[in-house]
Amino acid sequence: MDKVPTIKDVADRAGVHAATASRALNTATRGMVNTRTVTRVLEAAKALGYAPNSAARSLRTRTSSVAGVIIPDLRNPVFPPIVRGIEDGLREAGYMALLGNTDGDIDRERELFDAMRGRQTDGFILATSRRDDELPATVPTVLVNRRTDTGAVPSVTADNDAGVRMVVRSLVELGHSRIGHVAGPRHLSTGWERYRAFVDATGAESVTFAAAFTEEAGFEATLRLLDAYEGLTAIVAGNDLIALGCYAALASRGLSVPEDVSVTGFNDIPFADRQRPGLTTIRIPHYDIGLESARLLLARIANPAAPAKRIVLPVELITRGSTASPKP
Amino acid sequence: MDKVPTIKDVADRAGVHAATASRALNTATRGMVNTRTVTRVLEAAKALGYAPNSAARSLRTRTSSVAGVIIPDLRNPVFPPIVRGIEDGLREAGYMALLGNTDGDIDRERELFDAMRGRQTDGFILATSRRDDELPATVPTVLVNRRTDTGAVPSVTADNDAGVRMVVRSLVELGHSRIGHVAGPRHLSTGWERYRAFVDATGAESVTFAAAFTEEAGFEATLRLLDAYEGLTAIVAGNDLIALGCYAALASRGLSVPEDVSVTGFNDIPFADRQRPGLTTIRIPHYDIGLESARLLLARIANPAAPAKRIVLPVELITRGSTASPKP
DNA sequence: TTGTATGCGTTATCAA
DNA sequence: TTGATAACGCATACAA
Repeated sequence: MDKVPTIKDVADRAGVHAATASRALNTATRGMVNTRTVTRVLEAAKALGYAPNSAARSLRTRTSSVAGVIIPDLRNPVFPPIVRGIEDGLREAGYMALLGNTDGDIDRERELFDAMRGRQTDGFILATSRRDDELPATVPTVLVNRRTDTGAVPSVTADNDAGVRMVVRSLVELGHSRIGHVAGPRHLSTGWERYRAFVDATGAESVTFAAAFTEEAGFEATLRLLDAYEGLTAIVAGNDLIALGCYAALASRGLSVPEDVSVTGFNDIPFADRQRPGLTTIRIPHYDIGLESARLLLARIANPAAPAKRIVLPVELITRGSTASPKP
Repeated sequence: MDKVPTIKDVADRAGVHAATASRALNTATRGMVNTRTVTRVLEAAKALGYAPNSAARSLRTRTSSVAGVIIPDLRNPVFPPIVRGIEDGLREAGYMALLGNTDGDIDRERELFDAMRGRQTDGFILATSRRDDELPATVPTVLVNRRTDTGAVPSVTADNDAGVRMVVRSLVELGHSRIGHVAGPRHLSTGWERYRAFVDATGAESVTFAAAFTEEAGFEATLRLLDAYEGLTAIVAGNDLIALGCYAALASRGLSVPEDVSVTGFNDIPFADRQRPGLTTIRIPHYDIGLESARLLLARIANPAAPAKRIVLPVELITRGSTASPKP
């Protein structure tokens, strides 16, 4: 008998009917089965190495214990720790993650979403939504590190507003008064919220928008910023990768960090401390963001009618060598 | 009618039997259906927004178009690009990836493996196997960046042997003759193969083994190496993270890189170029390793009897500031 | 507390 | 070329 054992095999071995075995195996219904019967069934299951066929179970219960996780690109260093947190959070409830990358392509996101839905995914964790996204209300969904403007979808994010204010305050305390901002894309909540916070905190207009949260886009946007606003002594970058683009752009203009211009990032990605100079940035709790988003999703799956929580996790200023007082 | 349409709904709308609709919808069986019937069915499916219920299909066909991907820890920077390549490779065939992390824990690996199997996974891509692992022959499996000693399991790896030889040759050409090796764990094929290649290439005995492929383990093993073998002018590290541990250990002894000791890594992880000094290392084609492993798995799923290919991808020496000629 | 019967949606087999 | 029917493995409403 090489074939995979079914619940029928377990039932036969335990001398009960398949229905009883099913009840004994399932913790929720175990209560309605005689204790001795339960042990017999459990022993039989163990002896046979029984594992329930999830396809059959899904077909019957319309749940799969699988969540879809859709992100732009795993190679962006913010995502690995977040995804890791998600996976650990899902595992607490016996869930697993189906992973997909979109490269920011909205059609691909749609495709992936549909394909995962076809695979009976119980819910979604999305790191890809634009601020104006309309998400189908039919399936439990949580946004991670992103929000929609309406706030109708539950989300887990870092405190972008507080982070930017911390960074700006530290620059002001160092004596900077001409501060620029290389913002992330407007259509992403992270880019937008940090931009709003920067304008609120500084009242400054010296802002350019990078086309993406990448080093290349940061490089390009920094050059535009330098051309448009003279005499800046500090640049607040929309995230760490953009900040690295700032480094390169400043170097290309013969400016050094932090002697000529201070630079700050956002996220504290791995290796931010190894840059030259080390990057002053805002540390967000990557792993916990993932973990909380998984838990939030599980809660939504358990009770889809629950209000759409928006969890905002605290951030921390990490001061390194990329910021200093401006030259007199 | 808000409910999800089934094949029965499609069949009714097209005026055919469900079995016929199934044949028309499935490309493999489409040939046995009248062309006009096919178009009618396809139109009906489109009109209803029909998507097959994969649980029902899996139950019937015993396939799922899902592959399990099990790695030690996504936060290790080698894995994101590999996983990304895997995902893209799987997608070419309409497959998706179920992702799991083990933290190197063999029990957890077993658990994940079983849990994924229970979810009707069609095959596995494992980055976790030890050299002596016995893998169940019952389900198609491919190893990525790892091999077992017997070679009975198909695998996709970088050319560890050639990489180490390139590194050693370049050090020798720089004039080094007292070269040490901080190897990765013996029980992993990457650690073992690079160690063997080092010994073959140098004939040297100056080796210590790190407990893991991490910076901390590299730090600790480097201190042991320095204590055991005096006068080393170069250290070949088992991978980049270990090399960063070397940097730290050398610094703690007041030695500078590359003036006192040259250091090399392996993998060329993102940001290896940003270290201080930039790390001379072997670049492995992370993404392609993932891509090829996905394709290999798909081939094995299509034909499980096919011979167990072992694909070895070429590597490249990347010279940066961490290597130089020894002091006279 | 346990057994019986049924159906989830799909596809494979068999017959027409 | 199509239709009828059964079966994949499980969980539940109902009966005992």
